[in-house]
This record gives sequence, structure tokens and C-alpha cells, in this order.
Amino acid sequence: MAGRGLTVERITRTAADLADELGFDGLTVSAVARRLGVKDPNLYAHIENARELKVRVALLALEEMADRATAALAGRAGKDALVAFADVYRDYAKEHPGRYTAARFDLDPQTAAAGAGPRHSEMMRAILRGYDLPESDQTDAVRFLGGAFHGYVSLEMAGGFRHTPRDADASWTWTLDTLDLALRSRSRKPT
Amino acid sequence: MAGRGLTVERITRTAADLADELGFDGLTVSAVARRLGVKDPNLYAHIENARELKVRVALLALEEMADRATAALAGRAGKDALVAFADVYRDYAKEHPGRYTAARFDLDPQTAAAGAGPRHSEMMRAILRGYDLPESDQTDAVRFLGGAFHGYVSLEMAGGFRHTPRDADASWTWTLDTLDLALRSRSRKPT
DNA sequence: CTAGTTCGCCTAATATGATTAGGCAAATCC
DNA sequence: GGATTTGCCTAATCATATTAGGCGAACTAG
Repeated sequence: MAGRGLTVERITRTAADLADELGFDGLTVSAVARRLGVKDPNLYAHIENARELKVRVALLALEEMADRATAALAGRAGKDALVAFADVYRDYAKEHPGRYTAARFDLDPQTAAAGAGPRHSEMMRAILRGYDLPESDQTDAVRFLGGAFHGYVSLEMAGGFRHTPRDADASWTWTLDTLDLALRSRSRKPT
Repeated sequence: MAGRGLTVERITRTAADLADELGFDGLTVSAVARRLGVKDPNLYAHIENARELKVRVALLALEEMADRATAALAGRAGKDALVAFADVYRDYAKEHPGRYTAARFDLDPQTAAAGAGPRHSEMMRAILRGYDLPESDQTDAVRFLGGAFHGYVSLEMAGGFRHTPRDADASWTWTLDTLDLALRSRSRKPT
């Protein structure tokens, strides 16, 4: 049997691959079962329901991104760190569109807190340390940055930039330069 | 019959309302038919398939937002305009989460171009005129702003800010201030 | 006015997907 | 070696999407 040894891990990995191939919305229990060479009902021995499948993919994606980000951040600070971190998101979204979309899946608070979500905020805060913002601006800046990164990537992924000839990479660079500029102008110490 | 006089418009409006109530993903042909008091197959006399239903909701949302934005922008310029415009998005997303999500639906280029999408870019460009950016930065800035607005709203809507106590409105204000700052630092003329 | 047509809605039927209940055979335990 | 557990399967139900075809009321042409 092709399905020899089903495990939650194997199911999740397969689901993640399928999400990348079919789009996160196209991810179905049936498709995963098919790909694994087993019948649909088998999967329910390992997962509760379709939602759990998606949640697991979301958590996987969050973790993979956090791992990459951690690596990218090593030894960098300031704008360097900002750019490296942002590139991790954008590159990941390009390589794994389904996973990336999954990462935005609406997780319930506990699940989210148990996943890699907090690692992401942590890293963001670490980057911001390089800008020396007032303590009170910290959270605002995390939200601002997170939104800016995600928004850009998400619009680009949705094809929102196809209408205009301007190169998406160039706009990305401009965006990061501008974010850096913005944060520096918020800094307590002069640049 | 409750369904007296089905029209694409009525179907679309009903679909949009359902999207707001159930979430865009929960929007189904069946649910719309139920709400309209007719059997599912009837709808196919007016729409091609489920996708078209979603596309129509997306176009409706885009248009409604554009209308609001147009009104909000009247008589404003500079940061005032920026804030008014951004608030339109955020408020709309709060009032109509399903419609807002729909507005990000992946439309094919022609459909998108025929809809209100271009109006949005136009308004964004109008706002940017107040900042007097170099010609070449125009498109980059539109993408940057669009991404920042959408990203923030989308994270907030997805509950991404629930983890931290900090008030989402305050962060929004900070974000808009920072965007204004960023654009001003990109301006050709001094502030 | 009336046969023919169109309109608006319905029932029947198929396919896919989610999910539950229960069967069976090989591997494992005492 | 029989009892059990494990791993997968079949059968069955329900919701949704979508197609095909029926039926009566309103509408139109002669």
C-alpha cells in the first residue's frame, strides 16, 4: 500500500505541498488522501476534521518562516536586518503561495500562541531595537511593519501589480527603503 | 413565491450580505438560494457558477469602497486626505468583513480593469499628489500605501492584534502618522 | 380570444467532498 | 494460538455545485 505508515506529519506535509500546488482554498481532505494513496476516511484517524488539516498547514508555514527568518537575522542589524527579514516573507510567499496563505489562517488564540506566531513578533521587536523607538511605540511599530510586509506581499501575490508595468522588485526595494526611513524618523536618537 | 423577480443585482446583494454574515468563505450558492426563498438551480439562470457569484460580490465591494472613498476625499488634501482614505478602508472592513475579503478576490485582469480597481489607484495617486513625490516614485508609493492599508486591516481583521493589549485604534493612528511622515520624507519639496 | 412561446421556478439526477460507523486481515501481545 | 490492536477499506449520509428537463402562468401573434 502506498499509504504505509500514515502519520500526522506526513499528512501535514502532503497537505502543505498540495496547498502550494492547488492554492490554499483548493486544499481538501480528499486530495490529500488521493495523493497519499489511501481512502479519505483513513485521515480521520489522525486528524479531527478538515479545519485541523488547514490549521496544521498554517502552523507548519508559520514555523518554516520563523526558521528562515531566524537564520536570516543572524548577524544582522538595522536596515540590513529589516530587509533580510522582509525578504524572507516575500520569498517564502513566492516559493510556497499555499503555505503563505495558510499562515494567515484565522487561528484561535491558544493555537496561535502555541505556534510560531510569538517568534515572529519577537524577531520583529528585535529588529526594531536597532531603531531605538520609544518604548510606547514598540507595539504600534510591530503592527505597522507586519501589516506593511504582509500587505505588499499579499497584493503582489494576488496579482494586484500586474496592471502597471513597473517592476515589483523595484517597488519592493523602494518600500523597504521607505519603511527604514519611516522608522528612523521615529527613532529617539538621530541618524 | 418569495423569490419573485430574481435578478443578478438582487442575487449579488444577497450574496454580499451573506458574505458579511458567514464570512466570504462561507458564501455558497445554496445559502443565497435559501435566503432568496428559491431552489439552488434557479440561480444558474442568472449566474454562470459559484465563482461568478464571488466575483460579483468582489466588484460590488470594490465599487462601494470607491464610492465612499470618493466622498471622503472631497475637499481634503495632504495628510487629511490620507487619513480619510485609509479610514474608509478600515471602517468598511469592520462593517462588511465578508465584502472586504471579497474585494481581495483574485480577479482576472480584464474583470479587474473593468471594475472599480482603477478608481482606487486613481484616488491613491491623487492623495500622493499632495506629497509631491518624484514622478518615478509614484507607482512604488501606490503599492506601498495599498499594501500598508490592506495589510494592517487584514491583520487586524484576522485577529492578529488580539494577543497584545495595546488598542488597535491607537496603533492605526500611529501607523497613519508614520506613513505621512514617510511620504513627506520622500517629497521633493521640504515640509 | 386562443395556440404558441417564453419566463420563472421546480424536481430529478450526478459528482465531489466531509464525515461517521463498522468490517477485515495482518501484526503484536500473553 | 487466541485476543487485541493497528491500519486500511467499504458503505452510507449529508451539503454543495451543476446540468437537464418539466410545468404552469403570463404574454404575444393572428
